[in-house]
Amino acid sequence: MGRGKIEIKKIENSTNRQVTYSKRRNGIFKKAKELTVLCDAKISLIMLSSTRKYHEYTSPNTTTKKMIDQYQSALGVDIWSTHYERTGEDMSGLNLQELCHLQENITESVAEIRERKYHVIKNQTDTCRKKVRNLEEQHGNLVLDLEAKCEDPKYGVVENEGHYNSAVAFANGVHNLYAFRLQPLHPNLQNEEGFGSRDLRLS
Amino acid sequence: MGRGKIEIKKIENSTNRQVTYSKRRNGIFKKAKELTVLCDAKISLIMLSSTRKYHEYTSPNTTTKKMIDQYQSALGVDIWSTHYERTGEDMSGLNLQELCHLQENITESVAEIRERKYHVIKNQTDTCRKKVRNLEEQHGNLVLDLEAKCEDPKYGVVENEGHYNSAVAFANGVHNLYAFRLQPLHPNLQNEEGFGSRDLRLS
DNA sequence: AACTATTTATAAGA
DNA sequence: TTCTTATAAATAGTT
Repeated sequence: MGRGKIEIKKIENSTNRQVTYSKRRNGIFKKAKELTVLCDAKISLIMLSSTRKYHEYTSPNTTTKKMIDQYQSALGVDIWSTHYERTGEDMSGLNLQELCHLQENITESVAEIRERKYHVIKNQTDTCRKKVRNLEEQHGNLVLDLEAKCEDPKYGVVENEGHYNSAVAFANGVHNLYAFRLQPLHPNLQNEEGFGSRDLRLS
Repeated sequence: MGRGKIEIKKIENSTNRQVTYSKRRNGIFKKAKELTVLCDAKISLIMLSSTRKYHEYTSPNTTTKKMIDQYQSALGVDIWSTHYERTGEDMSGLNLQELCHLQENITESVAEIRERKYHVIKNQTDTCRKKVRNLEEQHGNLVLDLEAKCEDPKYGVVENEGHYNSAVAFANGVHNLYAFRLQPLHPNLQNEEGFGSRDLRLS
């Protein structure tokens, strides 16, 4: 399907190969998505190009893991073994050598899982640290803003009244400052009049 | 690509759906095989039909397990987690979910600030209430004193005036109270003397 | 990245 | 089902 018919064999020209890979990969992904919708199918598709780029598609409402688990239990196949061996209900038939191999495999698997787990945890920890640092910075800025508002002379902070006034300024300032993004729980605070109603609400 | 164009939505007729699934499944497998050869790619493809039939294709010289392991280590992705989260070092690479979490964190911080703010205001309000109560008591005593004076023959004042006076005092007090709330710009408040100003300051 | 002449896939009919 | 065939879709080679 193109200007000319091509033979199905490896494209030797590297550029052409990459271009064709990109086009056909998109084609397959599109077809996989269509089949998912048209026929209510589940698809797991992982692709690795000759340039070591990975691309993946998994149907909605499932994961590659789920599909593999279901596939295995449905077919009695263990895709994790080098060759697809039927895993027996009858462990009793395993000889010593097979048991040793099985134990080896399981031990290796556990080690791999542990390593992957630590890798993921380390990355997540680093990310969290950065988030916290960022948040602290933002929080600091918020506090500075608030203090600036509190100290603003137009709020008339004076000696004994200082506490009350600054509290009001604090309230109004913060409210106004962040209303646009926080959708506050007290939307009409600034419009209400009178000491009584505010007093009630705050109690 | 057929006698007519079809909409990409679930085929309700079960027979048609199965026929289409079969045809298109073969089409995708064919394309996967072609891509494997043409572009020297590796593909792992697992399909599950709505009738619970499994079909699989894996490129030669690899297995689904190998591909998944390589995919995970290459992308730092753990497909065994419920969602595939990229665990990044770089905040600029934050995905939607991470951004949502970040937003949540920030929102929480601001909520904490707001809560602290209301706490402060509540304390101030309580203090003010006590002052008001105290003032009202003093005021009441003054009124009583005044009325006592008024009733004293040597001042020669008539009954009802006592009510009038206290009503005026009350009105002024309350009025000032509200005025303060609405126009907090009284730079020299603390220097003012007299009942009204005291009332203001304490409120 | 587009374009388009062709090939290929496939929807509907037999 | 499977085969056929008109038509839609994919894409190879070109710009």
